[in-house]
Amino acid sequence: MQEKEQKRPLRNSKQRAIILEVLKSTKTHPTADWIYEKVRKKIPNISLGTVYRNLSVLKEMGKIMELNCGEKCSRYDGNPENHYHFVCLKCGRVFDVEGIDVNRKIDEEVSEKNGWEVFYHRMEFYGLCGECSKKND
Amino acid sequence: MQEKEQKRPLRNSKQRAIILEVLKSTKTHPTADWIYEKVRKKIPNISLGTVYRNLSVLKEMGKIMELNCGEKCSRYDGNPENHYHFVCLKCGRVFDVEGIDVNRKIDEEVSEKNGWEVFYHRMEFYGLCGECSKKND
DNA sequence: GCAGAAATAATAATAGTTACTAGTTTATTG
DNA sequence: CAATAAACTAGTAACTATTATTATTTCTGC
Repeated sequence: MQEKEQKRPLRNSKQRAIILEVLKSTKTHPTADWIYEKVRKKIPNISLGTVYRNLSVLKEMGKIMELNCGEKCSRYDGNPENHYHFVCLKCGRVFDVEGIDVNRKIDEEVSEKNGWEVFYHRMEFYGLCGECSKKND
Repeated sequence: MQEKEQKRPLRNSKQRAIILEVLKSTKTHPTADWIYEKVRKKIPNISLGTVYRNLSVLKEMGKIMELNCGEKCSRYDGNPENHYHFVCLKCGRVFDVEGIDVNRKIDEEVSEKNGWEVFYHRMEFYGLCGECSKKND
């Protein structure tokens, strides 16, 4: 239903594979620029535009996720399975939430009570991470 | 805890009052630009910068909420009480979710299981609104 | 009324992202 | 293998939302 049609036949792009590999290799949720810098170590003359374009393609392919947690720039997550995130209001880092399953029943509940067709939801928690919590403000 | 100190003594700004009034008067969740256009009908020579600055002040005052639902631009909500939102993937409109209470217990659960200090969370549902659902894609 | 600070309009600057362009690589098909 | 078409690319320009700056105006308490 929400699955997009495959508009273009995709080739096996070496750059795209490396971008995916870099993103999969980190547990952080990096920005496009961070990914660009990392990938540049493997493909020195890659351009930032290529990184953005391939991140967008990978997202369309359903291999990665794009996050918007209240910052001006997007962050990317190499794990396309729906899960929740935590944003530290002090250091700005984004973490995966562990130990809480995605509540799929709530989508139906929201659908029924509001007359919409709900496909999925996102949840982001905000606060202080362990490290930042220790440092007394 | 998360409450910011009042940095500057605020004056009763006419523009700010009208911006708040405009935002409170709609159930939509408008962008800064939409608000600017509306306010311009009452204060023709107001500048967009003033709108942005006052939205930011109103947010600091806790009178409004800023939303980031996966778009490149922010949307604003005249209701500062935490509540959930629904984004229509077709028309892009943002709605308040009715009939679902904010789950405050989950913040504690996330805190305990991950060792963070969680203050609040946000939840956004995605799908098709009633109108867009009727129109067969 | 006056001093000092807040608020303002207009404008410039910034940052993240996207679009464009001309050239390169790759898969495919005859 | 040669020809062709289309995906892909680096480099760069353009765009857009937002923020900062600046010179000026408006409040507000004394």
